[in-house]
Amino acid sequence: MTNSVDEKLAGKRERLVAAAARVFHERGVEKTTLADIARAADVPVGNVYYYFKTKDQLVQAAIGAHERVLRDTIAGLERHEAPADRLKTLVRGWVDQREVAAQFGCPSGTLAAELDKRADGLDREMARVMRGLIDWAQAQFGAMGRPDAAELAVALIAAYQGISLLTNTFRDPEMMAAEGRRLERWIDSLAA
Amino acid sequence: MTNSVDEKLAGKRERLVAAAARVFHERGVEKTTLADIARAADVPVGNVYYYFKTKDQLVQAAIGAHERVLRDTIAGLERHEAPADRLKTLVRGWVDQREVAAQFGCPSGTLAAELDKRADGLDREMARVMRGLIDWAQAQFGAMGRPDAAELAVALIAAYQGISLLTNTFRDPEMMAAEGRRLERWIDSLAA
DNA sequence: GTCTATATTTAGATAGAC
DNA sequence: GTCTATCTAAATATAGAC
Repeated sequence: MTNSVDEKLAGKRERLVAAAARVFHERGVEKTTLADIARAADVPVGNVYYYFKTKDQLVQAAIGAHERVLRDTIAGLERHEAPADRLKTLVRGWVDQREVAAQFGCPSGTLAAELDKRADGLDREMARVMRGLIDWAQAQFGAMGRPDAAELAVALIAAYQGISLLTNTFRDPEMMAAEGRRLERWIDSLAA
Repeated sequence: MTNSVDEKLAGKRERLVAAAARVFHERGVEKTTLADIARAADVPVGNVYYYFKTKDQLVQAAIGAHERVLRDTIAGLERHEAPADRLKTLVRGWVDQREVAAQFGCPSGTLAAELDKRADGLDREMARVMRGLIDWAQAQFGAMGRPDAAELAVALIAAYQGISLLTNTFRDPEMMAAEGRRLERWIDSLAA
């Protein structure tokens, strides 16, 4: 759910993808020009078209970057044995990123919201990525013995998406921290 | 939190404001052209500039429309005596709008998210409007005797914003309905 | 593979007739 | 107050030299 990809190393294609994901998050897809991405990736403007024929293809590549970050995040969480610990560690990761959320919102959520307004079918791609996280959370709640795991998983991710939006709207990272503490208590109460 | 304003009656200025609020919600601020708004309001393109000198001014007017809708919503809720009833009626209103949320997201939330990416200061205006709803919810939780009213109010509005985003991402109004039921149970559990 | 120069398109904004 | 025609700026995309 975060956005840290190396932009200085690797080939131009990789730099362009990493820069696109970052700049789309910071400035929004619509307001981002290909010149912005080229500058951020330290690649000449015209050269972008050698790697990506359209802006849509760059958006698609950025979605792929989000998917990889999410997969790595989940892999890291599974080093914990107890599902409640996994979920609470996920929440703590969100809180750790609260300054970014206050500045730009959740990388995945803001992208999903923007893609919904576009004619291309990329919003379906983004929905699939978010579905992955919800399914994983559902599996954890299920392992905790909750028959309402599906509903709880949606509620958890919704809580994160919502507090990301408010944290961003009010530019107040402490909102995310307070909600994180509340969510951790909530997860504990479900385990009991 | 909804968007129903009469666009066929009243003067051109009012029609333009109502059309702007609606089209900004449906297509997003960035993707909406002044020609889109003019067409929706049944006003010639060039004539828009007689009423609003810039697109920013139309956005500002749309924020004002959201503020009025929110104020009316709150006034309606206060016909209930018990604060828990007020909050649950608010939740039911969100669920009633679930089809709109599935298509376009929460009118206020999507606007707040988009304005954050713009250079103008209009995101601060939108934050003030959303703050109004949070403060009102906080007053209700406070009247229920909750010392953690501030935190609960943020959690409630965040839950709504988050489930709006997911309902929109997955184009699934039932997600909003399920979360609404959960939130009503949650409010009841806090009153006890 | 890389880059410059430029074509094409579109949207915000304005001038001025009515 | 209303509307048409048009200007200007900016962004996507392409052609073609190197």
